[in-house]
Amino acid sequence: MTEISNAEFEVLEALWQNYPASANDIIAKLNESASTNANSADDKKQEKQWHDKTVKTLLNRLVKKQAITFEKQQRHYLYSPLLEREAYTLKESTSLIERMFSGKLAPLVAGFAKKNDLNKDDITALKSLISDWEKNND
Amino acid sequence: MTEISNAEFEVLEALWQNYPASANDIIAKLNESASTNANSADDKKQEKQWHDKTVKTLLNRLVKKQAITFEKQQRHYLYSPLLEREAYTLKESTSLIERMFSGKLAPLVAGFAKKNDLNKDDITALKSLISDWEKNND
DNA sequence: CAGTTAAGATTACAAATGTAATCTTAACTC
DNA sequence: GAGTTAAGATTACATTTGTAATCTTAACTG
Repeated sequence: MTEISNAEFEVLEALWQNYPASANDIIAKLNESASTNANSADDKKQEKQWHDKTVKTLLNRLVKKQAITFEKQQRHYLYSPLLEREAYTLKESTSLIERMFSGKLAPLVAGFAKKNDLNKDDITALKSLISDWEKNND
Repeated sequence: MTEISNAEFEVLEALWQNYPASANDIIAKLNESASTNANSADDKKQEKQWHDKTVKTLLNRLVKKQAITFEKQQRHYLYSPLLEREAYTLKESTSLIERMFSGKLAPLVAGFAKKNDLNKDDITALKSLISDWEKNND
């Protein structure tokens, strides 16, 4: 139930993408994105390097917070999430919308519309969501 | 530029709602919501009581972080935000969407659609935003 | 089996955060 | 003008967080 910190979330994210996973799997996944867009001139998003000790600490904290679990496999552990990604992101989204937009979704979207220029794809996706909703709620 | 913490945000929120404001104004505003829905049987959201020392500390930190400023008025200060609410909420929204939805808005909305049952008002508001967008981008 | 590894456990430590209490001092009260 | 207030400044202190280094010990190696 405790809060999950930003750094913990990134580790959890790596785990969600592929589990069960050993600590090394997770560390590798966290550090791999760098290779994807490696030595390209525009290394604008200088990928951070995760130190294995750091990741281990975060895994430990996530276990304590009951966000993940593990099963012993000879010398090492295989970790798995206990928390569902969807549930977690919904909770966080709801919390942000609650705190800054009185619980209403539209103002958030409006802010995006106003500055962050939504693109055609976003609009298409939103329309599709709306028509689905109307199909089920009318 | 530094990050604004949750508690700091609540203080800033009170200030956005009415400024310039003295520390006491702000403290009063923070504590007033309780009175609104006071002695009603369903005090589900037990409003927290803000201690004046706490608020003063947070005001100080906000000044240091350059999120607010003040002008001396005889014995006390009159605070005002330096940060615009809209800019701040957009930044936070963008950051959350970036971190948990690969920067795409639709998945956030989809999460809401799926569990948090959007209501008719939300849908109406979204449709209106979409048609505005289409008016300007086509 | 003794020595070396390497996984996870434990400990470390500065910065940020929530939450105040104490200190200073200018301003109001008599 | 001397004493008391009260506003803001400074200090406090436990937790959480980011970021590791060190410790233990079970497992591999020769």
